[in-house]
Amino acid sequence: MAGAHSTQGAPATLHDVAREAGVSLATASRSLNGSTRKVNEEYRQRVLTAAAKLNYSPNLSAQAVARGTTTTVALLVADIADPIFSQIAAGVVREADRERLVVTVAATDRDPERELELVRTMRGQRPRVLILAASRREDDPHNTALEAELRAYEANGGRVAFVSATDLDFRTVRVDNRIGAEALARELTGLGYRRFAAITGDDGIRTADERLAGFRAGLEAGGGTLERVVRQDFTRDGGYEGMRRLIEQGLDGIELVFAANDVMAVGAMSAVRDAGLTPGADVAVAGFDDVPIVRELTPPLTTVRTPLEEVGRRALRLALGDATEEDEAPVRTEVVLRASTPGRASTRDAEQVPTA
Amino acid sequence: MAGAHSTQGAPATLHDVAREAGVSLATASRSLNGSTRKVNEEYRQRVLTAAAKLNYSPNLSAQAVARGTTTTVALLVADIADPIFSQIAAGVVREADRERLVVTVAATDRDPERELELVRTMRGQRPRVLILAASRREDDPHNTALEAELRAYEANGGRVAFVSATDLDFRTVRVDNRIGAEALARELTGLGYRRFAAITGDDGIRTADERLAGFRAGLEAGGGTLERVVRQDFTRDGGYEGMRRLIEQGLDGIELVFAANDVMAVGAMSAVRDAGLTPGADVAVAGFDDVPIVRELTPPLTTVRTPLEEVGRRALRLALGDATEEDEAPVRTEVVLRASTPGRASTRDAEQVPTA
DNA sequence: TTGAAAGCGGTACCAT
DNA sequence: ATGGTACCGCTTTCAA
Repeated sequence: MAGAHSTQGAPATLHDVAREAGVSLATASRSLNGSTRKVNEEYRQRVLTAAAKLNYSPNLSAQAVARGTTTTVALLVADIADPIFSQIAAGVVREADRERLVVTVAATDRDPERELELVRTMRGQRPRVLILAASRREDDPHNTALEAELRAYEANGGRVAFVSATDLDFRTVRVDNRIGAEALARELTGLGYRRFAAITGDDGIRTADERLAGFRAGLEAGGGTLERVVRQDFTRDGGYEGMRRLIEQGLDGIELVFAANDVMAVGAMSAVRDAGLTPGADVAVAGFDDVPIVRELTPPLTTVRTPLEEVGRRALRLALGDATEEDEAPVRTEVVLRASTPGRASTRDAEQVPTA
Repeated sequence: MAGAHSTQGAPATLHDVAREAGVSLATASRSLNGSTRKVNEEYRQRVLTAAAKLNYSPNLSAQAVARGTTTTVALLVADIADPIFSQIAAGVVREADRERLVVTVAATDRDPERELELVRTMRGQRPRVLILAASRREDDPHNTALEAELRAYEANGGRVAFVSATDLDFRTVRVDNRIGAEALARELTGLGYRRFAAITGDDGIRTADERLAGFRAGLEAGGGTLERVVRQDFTRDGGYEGMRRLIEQGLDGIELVFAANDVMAVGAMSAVRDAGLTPGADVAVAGFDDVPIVRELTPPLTTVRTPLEEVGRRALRLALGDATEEDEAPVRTEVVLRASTPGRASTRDAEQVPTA
């Protein structure tokens, strides 16, 4: 029977509670929120009872001003509806919840200028932590301004964490992009593929670059060649357009197209079908990230699993400073071979390749 | 050359700005944030200059305490990573951004108890708006407590908006679930389908119930029969399990399975394939919502388009109270016929059906 | 118009 | 341990 009694007009304040309990403001505060308990148990009970009766809930804003610190985590993503970012966000929210922190989200729509603007706006919240998960370009003209902004924020006691690598020197959740892509390429050459193309993000997007570099290295080791590289937006439509162009120019011997992330890969597969070809049969496709949906495609997509929720959780831990050693290490990725890259039995060296 | 000068240790306060500009606190406040401008232009400029120089950014928490009102929108979803909710969230965030409001998110994980808990927690933020987008059950035991909580919140000046219908009487963004499902059923019978099954959410989930009821009505009108109904979680795995059971029991003449949302439909299609059958050919499948990914499936999924981002935007407008007449009307849905429900030419009354 | 000062809801120091 | 009180950063009334 906890009465929702504060139906008056304004929520009960600590003052109300103190009065109701017949104790001082200070005691009420200590009973309710004070860290080290040094309150007479009887008083304490009276305060708790009064608080319950009045349906008291401490005003976070007021606590924030008084304490000089908030319980807010500010999260910046490129696009909330994008499965990659929504998974990361889910991880951040889950971890924040454990730490009793509140998460605020904003979307940059992949516009660096907007990102900078948003970071500036977010300062008003005085968030304890600022997580930047919108994939960024290394050579963006706004970078210096962004860095200045973030440094100032840190100087004021804020903690910054990036989700994918940048050239900016802040705490960063690193993903084994290079290693994962290299492993993928090795597996693919092991399956008998030799001639490749890649659809990737703009030059300068670190994630894309790392994945491409890793893929290249793996091909080299495995005897494959990367015959063409198309750069597009890091989106479904970018992937579609990239594949469309590849096909338009003539696939012409290319056996497999690697898209630098799954969202692009989805678009790429769609373009293959729209061209009247069959993904997997006419041209193999591989992606990166293993977002849940790609298992459901036909054929299911070969990709490199990235534990995106874990990435989100880590970003928060890292920013908070209570990262374990494990948290500091790059996030491991894992190749997942599926039917979009069937084995090419016909190729000469299609021998068994250990999946290790 | 806007100097990020506040590299001291704490962000510049309005006090600092006032001193720097050689004016009073009040004047500084009025110049920077005051609504009606009644400040001498010269002073005003001095304040603005000082603010820029000190890289001043008003402390939102402090403003909230002083004003007695925040600029926060609290959003509750079932699961941020779920494409349905992430799209709604994207809409809320976008609209909030327009209104210069900050969005905080939390996930209920579909647990009504947790939802109640979260609502209570959120009170601490004193959000101006609380949007509940986690699909709820009508008969949940926590409902009365939730309602009490929300009423109290409203009594304190808060605005509540629900995203899908409940029996709770609050502002609600209504979706044409019934009409959409009915239209879908009509189209499907028009295509020659006669024998149906449905996979839906638990009885009591309004969205699921409305869609099922609409579908039933449409079948009746079109001469189809709903031979079986399976109830499962409103998730991908729920859809999978539902279809698995249907197949296990023997499809046995059922031509088309309607899943009450696309996420379930995705799971259902997967189960069809895992059973060695071909969706669309052996059994047709239809969903609801038209999340972006279902176009990409093989076969592409027939569904009922729901403008989810718009739903999110509306929820905020509705809560804010600046909803237009259009905003008050139910959100229109639209049948999208795709290859997962091919026309059945063989059926006797497979005549032309106007798509109107 | 401007500035002094009284709050807003809390926290935390300092005597008692 | 408890209560009085200064103070957090900002808004807003009230006089001047």
